[in-house]
Amino acid sequence: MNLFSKYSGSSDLLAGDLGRLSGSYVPESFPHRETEIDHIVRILSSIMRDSRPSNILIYGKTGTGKTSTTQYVTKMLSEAAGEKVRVCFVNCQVHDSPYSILTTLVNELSEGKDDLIPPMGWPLDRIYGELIARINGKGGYYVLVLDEIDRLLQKNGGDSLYVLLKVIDDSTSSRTSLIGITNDANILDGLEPRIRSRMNQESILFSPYNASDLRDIISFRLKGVVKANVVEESAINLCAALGAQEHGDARKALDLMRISVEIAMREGRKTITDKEIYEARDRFEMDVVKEAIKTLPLQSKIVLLSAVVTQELSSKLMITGEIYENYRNICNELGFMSLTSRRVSDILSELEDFGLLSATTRSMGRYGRTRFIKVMGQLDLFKKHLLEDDNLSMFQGSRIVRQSRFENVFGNKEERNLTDRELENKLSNFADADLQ
DNA sequence: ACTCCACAGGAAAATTGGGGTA
DNA sequence: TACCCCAATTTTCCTGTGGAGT
Repeated sequence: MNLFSKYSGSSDLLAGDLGRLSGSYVPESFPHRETEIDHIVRILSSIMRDSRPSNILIYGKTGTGKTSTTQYVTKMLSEAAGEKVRVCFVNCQVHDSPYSILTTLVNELSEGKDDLIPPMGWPLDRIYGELIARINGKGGYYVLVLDEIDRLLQKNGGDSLYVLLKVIDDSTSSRTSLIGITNDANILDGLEPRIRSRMNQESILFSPYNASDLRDIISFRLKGVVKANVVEESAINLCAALGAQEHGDARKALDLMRISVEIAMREGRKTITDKEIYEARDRFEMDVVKEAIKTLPLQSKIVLLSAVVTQELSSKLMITGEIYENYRNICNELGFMSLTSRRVSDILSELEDFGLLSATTRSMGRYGRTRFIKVMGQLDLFKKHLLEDDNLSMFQGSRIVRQSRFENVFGNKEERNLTDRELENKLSNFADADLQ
């Protein structure tokens, strides 16, 4: 028997392309999204009648199908209207400055390689002018889709969006429409009313899928991917239930199913049961952590490393100052420049956003007000991932200290005599109380 | 009531670094 | 080559703050 046969494409399980289960796949049909699709189509169809469609704002949590639905609809629009329409799709998570968005748009509209704008260097108004010129230069309608538009707004208070709305004004006979996609329902709150009203001409809410919606979606996507009776009914239900727990996240549910299938294939199993789904979930979570750590910028890695080794010394909650001290020690040992505490403070917040740390600010009266921090996950695993970075692999950790500040913190006689265990419990209670 | 710790986190200045033009 | 423009990143400087100690 050939060694590779069990890894080859012709598996006992597969009947089609696993890619159908991936998040970026745009299927040919969207169960439980018919009304939303119809709504978008109705708005955009005014192009067919030669008038400009309203701007659209699409709300919905992650994995509710906002992006792929929009891609699907705009693709259909392009096919139906042909040369008349040009759709530009920009992900604001990647391009979050006015500069970056404008260049991306201009380059989307470019014909050849020679009229591309370099990724840096041009003054903003020149790019802006170029964009207007290109839009006006060619006829037809333009639909600008801004995915993850909230990124844009939180970054610099709507400047970028304002610039884009100006593009719409300045394009002659107003043939440009905007579609904004966001998962934050309140993004428009802080904006100027005139921007708000123009962005909000039409808004569409993508409500979270419930478990039975998800079941339909998973079944639908599985069709043609796996052979009949390979996936147990209960496994689909479990997958749907897990996805529903995460605010109705179809992407996650599909990811779980895809990983389950991969696991089953690799292990040579014939069916996919609840067991495979649970395994997939465990692997998924591990991969997420690993990936998150691996892609961290160097300085963030050092800060995280500092947190990890500080916590290794004792499981007490850490405070910002301790982590910063040890961070400086690590920088010293490895010969890196160390950042200011102000910056490290922000990095700690970023790490918290990633879910790698948990932090709660609390005041200890006379002994200051600071964040109580702990590492969310297995220390040794974190450390292993961190040390895989060539820049950190030499780390020894000889100078790491755990200042016994908490002895000062609990300066009164009773608490000074607490054992480590008791102190830890006390601090944990503090933290838990604040973690909802 | 007042002090004062040990920071949080906002605002603005300064630095860095790509890319341009004279 | 020198110098300017621009955006992003960091530093500097700053004000704010909850509550134990006094």
